[in-house]
Amino acid sequence: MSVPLLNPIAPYDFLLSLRVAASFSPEASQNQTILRTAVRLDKKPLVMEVRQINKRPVQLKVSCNDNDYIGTIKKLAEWVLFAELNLRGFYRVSHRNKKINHIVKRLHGLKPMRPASLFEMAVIAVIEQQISLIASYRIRERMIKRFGDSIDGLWAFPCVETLAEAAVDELMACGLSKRKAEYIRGLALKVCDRSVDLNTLKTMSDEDVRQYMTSIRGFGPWSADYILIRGLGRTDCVPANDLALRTTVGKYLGDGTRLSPEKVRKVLEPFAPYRGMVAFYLLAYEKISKH
DNA sequence: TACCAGGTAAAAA
DNA sequence: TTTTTACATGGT
Repeated sequence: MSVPLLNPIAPYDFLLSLRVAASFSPEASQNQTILRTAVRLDKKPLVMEVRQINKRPVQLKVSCNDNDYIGTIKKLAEWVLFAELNLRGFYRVSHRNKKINHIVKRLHGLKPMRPASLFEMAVIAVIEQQISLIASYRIRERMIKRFGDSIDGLWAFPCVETLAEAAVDELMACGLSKRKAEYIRGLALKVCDRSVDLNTLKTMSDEDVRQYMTSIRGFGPWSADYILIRGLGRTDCVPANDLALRTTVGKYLGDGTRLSPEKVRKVLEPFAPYRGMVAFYLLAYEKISKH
């Protein structure tokens, strides 16, 4: 019997991390104190819950509506919350820079949350290409409600098989362009026939992940780095051509205007190997300080 | 109404 | 080989 207790590596602020994750979504359900989400194991939709039972050191308790899965759910929660990340290396690097030192201190203990599966992450990347985040969330929501599974008031992201079998027209009905509908269906088909295995990304180098992902139709350089930082938590990766990032990095580390991708790379250079973490903290600060 | 928003592949030059 | 274009939705 597995003990459903989770001890993330300190420093860690669970509530702040939840709040930042929520701030990136339009629902903006603030003041959330527990993580409650639908996930999929063995294709079966389950409810995963994580709550804090101790502060200093932070200790979390994981629960699931089906106790048979509690061991796997705990591992999944560790992945989603990025429990194994040690922020101290990043803080040593960011401490040296006056421009962002105060921002990083304000967000002390913040870790990025990752989607539960890399397939979901890859689909999110496609949906978010080019259009505004708000529009992309509406599309994702329609897709989940059309192809996903409802459980206990929550929605589990669709099965790979379901999206592989979906007609391009049905996907377009969610608001996707024809191209994007083809990208998503194409990826799902490749995952189904095993010509693509997204789980192998976890053991690849950053550069190998870029090569692998950009060989798949619909995934360019932006998507590859977006998946690296947001889906895999590779702390040094940055989609330097990302529009929001170019604006935000320009605001806090540049001259206030939107920077070119080359300039973004140059400005972030001193923060290696935590360039992606700097980008994440700046975007998080930008979102949070609006409220 | 037109344009922009966390890009990409394919057509045209 | 390099440059231009089409694309879907939602906010301003």
